[in-house]
Amino acid sequence: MSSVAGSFKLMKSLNRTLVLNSIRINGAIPRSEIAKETKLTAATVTNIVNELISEELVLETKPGISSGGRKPILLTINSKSRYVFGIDVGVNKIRFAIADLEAKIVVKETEKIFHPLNNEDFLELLTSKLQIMFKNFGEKKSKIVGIGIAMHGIVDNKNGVALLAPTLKLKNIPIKTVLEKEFGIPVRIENDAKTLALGEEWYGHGQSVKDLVCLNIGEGIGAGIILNHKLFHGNDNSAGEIGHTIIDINGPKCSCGNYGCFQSLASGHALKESALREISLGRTTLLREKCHDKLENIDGLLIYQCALKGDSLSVELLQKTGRYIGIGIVNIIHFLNPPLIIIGGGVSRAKEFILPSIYEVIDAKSITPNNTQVVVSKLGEDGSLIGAFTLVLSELFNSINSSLS
Amino acid sequence: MSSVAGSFKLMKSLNRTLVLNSIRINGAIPRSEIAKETKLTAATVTNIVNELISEELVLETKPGISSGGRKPILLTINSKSRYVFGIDVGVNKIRFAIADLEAKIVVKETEKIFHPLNNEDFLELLTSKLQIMFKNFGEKKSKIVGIGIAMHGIVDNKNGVALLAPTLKLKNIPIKTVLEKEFGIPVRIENDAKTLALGEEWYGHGQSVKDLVCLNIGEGIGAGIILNHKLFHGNDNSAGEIGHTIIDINGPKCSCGNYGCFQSLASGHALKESALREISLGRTTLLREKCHDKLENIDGLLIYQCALKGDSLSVELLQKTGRYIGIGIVNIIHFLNPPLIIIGGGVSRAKEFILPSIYEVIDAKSITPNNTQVVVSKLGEDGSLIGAFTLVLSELFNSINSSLS
DNA sequence: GATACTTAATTAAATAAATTAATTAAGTTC
DNA sequence: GAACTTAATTAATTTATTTAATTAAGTATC
Repeated sequence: MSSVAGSFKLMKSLNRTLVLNSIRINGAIPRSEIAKETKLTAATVTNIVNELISEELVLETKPGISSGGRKPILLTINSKSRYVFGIDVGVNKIRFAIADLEAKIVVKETEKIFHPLNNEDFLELLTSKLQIMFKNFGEKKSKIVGIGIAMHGIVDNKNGVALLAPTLKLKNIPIKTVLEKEFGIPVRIENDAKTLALGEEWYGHGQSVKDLVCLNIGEGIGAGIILNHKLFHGNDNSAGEIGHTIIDINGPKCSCGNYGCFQSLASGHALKESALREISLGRTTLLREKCHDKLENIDGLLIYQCALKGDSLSVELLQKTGRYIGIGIVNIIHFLNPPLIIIGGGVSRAKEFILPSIYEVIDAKSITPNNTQVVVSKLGEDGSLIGAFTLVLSELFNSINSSLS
Repeated sequence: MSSVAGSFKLMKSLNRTLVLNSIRINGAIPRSEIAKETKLTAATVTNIVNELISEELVLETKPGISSGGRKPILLTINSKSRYVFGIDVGVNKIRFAIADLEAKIVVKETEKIFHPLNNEDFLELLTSKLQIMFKNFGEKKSKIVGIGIAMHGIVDNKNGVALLAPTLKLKNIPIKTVLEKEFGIPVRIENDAKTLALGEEWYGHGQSVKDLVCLNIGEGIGAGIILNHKLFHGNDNSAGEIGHTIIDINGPKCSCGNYGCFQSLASGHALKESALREISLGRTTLLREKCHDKLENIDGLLIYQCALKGDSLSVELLQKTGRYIGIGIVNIIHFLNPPLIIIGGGVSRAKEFILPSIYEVIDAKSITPNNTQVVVSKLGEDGSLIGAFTLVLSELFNSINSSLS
């Protein structure tokens, strides 16, 4: 059975979580309101709030407005009482940042990755940069309670191992073990699409739903699936490998060897391939000029920029991509029927071109009277980074099972 | 937030559930073992077991074997202390059954459906048959604690309304309201693919996993998705409409209007269509003889029977269907990566022909080192019916939030 | 502007149900 | 048959909630 044993500890932990998140989500709220919202008694709320205040997680701020009786005392999260580290490992660079309890970035730096590198190089790169940033954070460094890492590829989040990172050409990097030994605070690692989804759930468009699918469409296509407020990992940590679901049995060959994968038709990579094909057929386009006749320089960003300038091929290509993305989304709707699907990653920059095509396909092809909302990522560029903070913050705020203080 | 408030009631309820299910799953177990398994203290187990015994849910049976001390007293579920009603609404018939707490059928009857019928006819059919069976159950009828109903189409399980039942050509049937008023016990309704999945989770192949996808492949294809031991409904109760996910953009037209839907290629209906096409092209086959030249009589069952007799076209058709099912399963693996996928419904009868093709496609096309198990339904014919019992039994055994006694 | 009412928050007493520790029950082993 | 084991129960303690009463700090009204 899945059920957990009831105990005083669990009871306390559940209620503490309720109170803490009531304060976090409402911004500034008096004890009486918390009691109403959580359905806890006023006495319980008082007790728990006292604890949270003594832990410095919560602050009494100004008094509120009386509604005919004693003034309420507004409570807020003490957002500078603790900090979290977030790391976003990309293809060519790694972004390091420190954020407060509201996931607001207070320090942010970037390191380039020089290929090729092995596991030791990679871990050394992380460790040394972290050491410097820890040091520079001065006496506040003791307030850093955890390190969250967003990483492409397949990640074993339980053991904190990057199982397969294709673009870095690395395997089985024991990140958690190494960094926890070095820094003595909890380290959490997660696949980047999953991290993005988590970021959107906590600080982006997903705050009012309990289930969502977040697409990360860049060179490839990955998805983060959140079910009942929790990331879904699947049996082998490879849930969300939606880029390799087949939508056209007789379609083009994908890098994985199969034919007609979603990402062989709808990704940034597919976009570039389509552009090159059209150009090789002699089609006139602004792209040719803008890439200075170096066709390998063409990428999604350039196509978007040319589309903005009215280049008809670029516009067409983006629209076609939008239609393919629409097919993939229709499949998600028919399979999981989530209340919300979020489109993130590089292509979401070109939303004015792709979104109409996406909506068109969804309207035409979804068979059920579906109310799934489809939107573009709210967090944008910083999505994975904010998600990385959230890996730690979500444990801090949902104290159950947490090893954080 | 999703979290629930902690309370004494919750604590008690959680532990009661743990103990009850420990007994249910283990068959015969002493208190000491329950304590070990659930990590509850012996004292708590004693208290809860006493309660369960006084409610007649649990029985002390024979003493167990001593391992060097006092003999343990074995506890079992008192399976005849309560009964549940299960109803499986098919296209042409409705199956009614009563089962004990082990989901063992003790009474089973079938009623034919005469088309066309309206909502009132349908409800009257259910009500009158239930009344008779209640009466015939004698004094034991007061032990029936709930009615579970498996129904094709889209079902609003919360409100107990069959929103859309295409084969009956009915809409918005308020089954729960009507039957609860008539019989005064809880009524639960669920889509048949979801019900099948629930049955497999509790009494079939899904007992050791917490997530699974169960395909119901008949004339169409539906899926029941179980995540963290719970049925997943999606936003509009249409999660699992996997038959209409697109796997071949340029494929044949589906009944829904789209092209290349999974079920336009892999269902019983698709199988028949393929057979007719081949026959119209003049292909010799045993099918022609066996249907007595009435081609409309050809169906999945006949094709299977001919395949058994060595008819090469029938074998080929089943293998092709298996390959298409394989594609759909690969998509499920790449999207959700569940530990288990169960194949149920009519075509699973022909497992010796389709299963090898399915495995072949999965091996060839799944990109991740996946450990998803793919098996054929354990419950077979009675799957949906057993699932219908489970709608009620699962609430009884997981007392949290239950309105059952 | 004194009295009555409201609302917020805390404190004190009562209660639920788990945990811990001690006891009883019923063996086995040498 | 004395010493040890294991199972199950009972009694005492503890945790944390709930209920009820109290204190705090207002507003409204005549």
